[in-house]
Amino acid sequence: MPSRPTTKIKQPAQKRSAKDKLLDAAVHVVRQKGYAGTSVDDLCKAAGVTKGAFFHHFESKEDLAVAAAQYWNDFTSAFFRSAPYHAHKDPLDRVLGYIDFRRQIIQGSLQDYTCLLGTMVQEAYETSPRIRQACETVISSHAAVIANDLAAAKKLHVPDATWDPQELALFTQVVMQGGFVMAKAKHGPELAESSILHLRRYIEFLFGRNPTTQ
Amino acid sequence: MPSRPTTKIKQPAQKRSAKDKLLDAAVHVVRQKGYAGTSVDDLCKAAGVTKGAFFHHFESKEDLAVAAAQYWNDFTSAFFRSAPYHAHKDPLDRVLGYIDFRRQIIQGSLQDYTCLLGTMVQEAYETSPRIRQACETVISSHAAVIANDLAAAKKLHVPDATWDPQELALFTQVVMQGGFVMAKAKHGPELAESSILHLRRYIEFLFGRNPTTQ
DNA sequence: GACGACATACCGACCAGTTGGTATGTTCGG
DNA sequence: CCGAACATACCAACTGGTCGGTATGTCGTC
Repeated sequence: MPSRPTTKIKQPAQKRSAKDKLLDAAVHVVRQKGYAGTSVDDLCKAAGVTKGAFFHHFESKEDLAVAAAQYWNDFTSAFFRSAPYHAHKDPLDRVLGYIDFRRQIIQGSLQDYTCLLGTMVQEAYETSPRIRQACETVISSHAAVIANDLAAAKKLHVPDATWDPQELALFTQVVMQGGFVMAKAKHGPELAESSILHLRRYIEFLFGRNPTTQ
Repeated sequence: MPSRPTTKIKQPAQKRSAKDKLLDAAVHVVRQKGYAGTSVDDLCKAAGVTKGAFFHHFESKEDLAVAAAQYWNDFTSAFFRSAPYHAHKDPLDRVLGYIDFRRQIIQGSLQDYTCLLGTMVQEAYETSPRIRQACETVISSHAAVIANDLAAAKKLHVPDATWDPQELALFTQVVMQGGFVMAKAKHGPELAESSILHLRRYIEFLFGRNPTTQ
């Protein structure tokens, strides 16, 4: 939970601004009802602000979506950065730790653990280039972090393997996003969890580990 | 492309009904603009029919979505049933053939190769139980076909393995759906294709094959 | 008293769905 | 074989409500 990146310092002990409340509302409501299915009025109501406040801070609904993608990036970046798996010295353990962590945080209701970016880009990829671009950028930058550890792990353990660390990092995101879609279809997280376990086993295979077939 | 299941025979050389034209339009337009982002007027315009025709055949927009899921099932079932990979005698070859086939048919524009069900369920899982249910049913029945071959292949090649064929079949769909989401984010099919290759390699691993790391 | 941060009230466009109608069968008694 | 009764398939115009967005007012702070 990053405090808002205020350019101007100040606001001592001030309550959350309408802007932050709207971004929070977007993160939750859009994941529940979809982007097009969420009206500006819905967001204002969820945030407890008026429409005037909305258009004071955002030029348009699309503008909010782009800002929400950035907001999502700030939040999740800080969240993953603070996760315990970073303590591992072996980069492969960090990668596997990340995957285990992703599996563990699948809890609560669907609108809480699914990905805002996957939801938005699925709807807006063709109708809003700005939203598509924002989602791609955030997803790719998240994947790049994993790609770093994967590249280091590859260099350390299987330097001669032919697979590409960046591509494999993106594949992990494919499995996550697909897990979310299927979790929505099944209305439960079980399939997403088992899919992440399959992903884990695959990566262990790629590193020559013989996975414990629990 | 199943001809419409007319209860009454007749209609010799009759042109496509408004109903079929609307279902076709739904399959294409919804994949492009999303479910909530597609208006009834959009569909009527794309189908070249009037709104009266729409509500003559469908009780509501939601009703059309449910029918479109079934229509999608009829179409894709026939499509995959006619695919060449069924000729293989070894069920594992059929599974790998299916995966290769899925990779090959990723062509053209995104709205042509992505999955209608994944698009709809992502938006409607919370707001429309009927649509969610329809999508789940169709996806699961498709996965069940793959699960059959996977179960046979497991029995034949690795009877003592601990993984579950049905779960693995669903995992293949997770990768497909995730590939589509990421393809939309990247605005191109490359990542979906490479992800399907990763999936292929994983399954080869599970069957003890040493995949050619092409 | 100026300005940023909101609130209130409102607009035209568009939305899903309805209505009342027509054109074209289909059925079946006589 | 005919024609009244009914059914199906569709159309054009319309309705009430919701949409994204705007114009203007108010209030607290520097």
